[in-house]
Amino acid sequence: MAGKTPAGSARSDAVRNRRLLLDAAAEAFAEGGVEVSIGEIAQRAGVGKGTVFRHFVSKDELLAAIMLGMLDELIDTASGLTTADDPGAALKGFLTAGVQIFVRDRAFCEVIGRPSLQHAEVRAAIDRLCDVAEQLTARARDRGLVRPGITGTDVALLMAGVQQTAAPLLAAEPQAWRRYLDLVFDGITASTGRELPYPPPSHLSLA
Amino acid sequence: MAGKTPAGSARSDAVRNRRLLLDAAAEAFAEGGVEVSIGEIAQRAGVGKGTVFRHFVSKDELLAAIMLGMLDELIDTASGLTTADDPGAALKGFLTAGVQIFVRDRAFCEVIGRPSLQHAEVRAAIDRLCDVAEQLTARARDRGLVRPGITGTDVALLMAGVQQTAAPLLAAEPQAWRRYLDLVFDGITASTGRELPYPPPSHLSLA
DNA sequence: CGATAAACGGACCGCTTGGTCAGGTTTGAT
DNA sequence: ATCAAACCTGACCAAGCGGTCCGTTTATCG
Repeated sequence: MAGKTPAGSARSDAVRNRRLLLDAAAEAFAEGGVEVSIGEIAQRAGVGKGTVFRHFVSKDELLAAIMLGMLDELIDTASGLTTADDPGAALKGFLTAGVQIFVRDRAFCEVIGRPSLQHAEVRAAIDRLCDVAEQLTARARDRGLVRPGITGTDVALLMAGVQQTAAPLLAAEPQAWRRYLDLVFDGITASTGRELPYPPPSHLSLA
Repeated sequence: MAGKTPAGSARSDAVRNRRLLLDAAAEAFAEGGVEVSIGEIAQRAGVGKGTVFRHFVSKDELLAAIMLGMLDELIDTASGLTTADDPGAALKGFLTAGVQIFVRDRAFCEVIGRPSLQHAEVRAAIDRLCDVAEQLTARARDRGLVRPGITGTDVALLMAGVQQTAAPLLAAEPQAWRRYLDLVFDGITASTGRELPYPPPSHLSLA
């Protein structure tokens, strides 16, 4: 998918370097956002710059590979929660897990927030995430735990919002996102009779 | 402050170009974020690249001048609202005005979201904004219109959050931010008895 | 209408970036 | 031990960046 070499059918040093590269890139992107240079990633991995391009045809492809991994992880977590006993707690657990990813990873924020940066596979993964988010949301909605009209896409989008709210505080108050997560969750679960004035986004308009 | 020439005591073509430059830069930064090149700004303004640096000692200074202008505008709007009849509507009006700025201006989002990008004067303006936000919030809080514990800084931070929530939809649904603004506002005004689990940010930790 | 100082333009500089490539090194099957 | 194929490296390239500089244009004033 994202790399050049199909799978394990490669030389041992190649698979080792690929791992080092993915780990180093994940860390670098998380700290510095999408703008970290290939040179820095190579250095962190302890390999030459050329090696990066042997494993990933371009910087975008490397970035996509890492974003995809994180999205898939979150999707797995969410899938596991779809059968939890308490749908409300499950939904909140999902939100918490998602926000934590955003908080830890600058590149993730940037990629999700700007559709123009998104690789096709990343877009597909986001769709999958919205799907499972909708499952979680629907279960909670059916029991009256979230107000009517809230969709899975809403929930997914709000993760990024919570992160951004706390972003300016990140250095001074690394846990401040918890405050805003609760506040937003209260907004989702509020029983104000009132409808939200603007309709929910259609599931596909993310692309 | 932000420019080199103090005020109107300059040649007519200079003041005209300064205006053109500020307008072009505001537009360019709004559309493209802080990374738009000086070259493009100069081109939009119809002047040479050298002229940019005659008026602004560096790109950062130009950016700061524009951010400062927008912040001051918002602060003025907020000040006007502090004496409005309905404190709840005033607070919501403030939030709306703020979010609209964020939605329209990519550079504004980027600068506010990352303290490391902030010029000293911009930081000071943000402090002023938090102050007036606190006035608005306090008035609403005193009448029980917002839940206890919500501060002006919370409100200011949430603007960026609402914008980010709607950001992926911006192209397809330019007004989607209204949905999330209402949702967040419901979170602010919810009467859940419950305390938020994480304390409010101290006013200064923004810096 | 000169004259002069201010302002302008754009070639230019040093630096960084994503990406390439020739040539040396490792691996692993034989 | 041998050797070809796979792999790695870092010098290299073109493009784009912020910022400088100086020959030229232009506003202003006596």
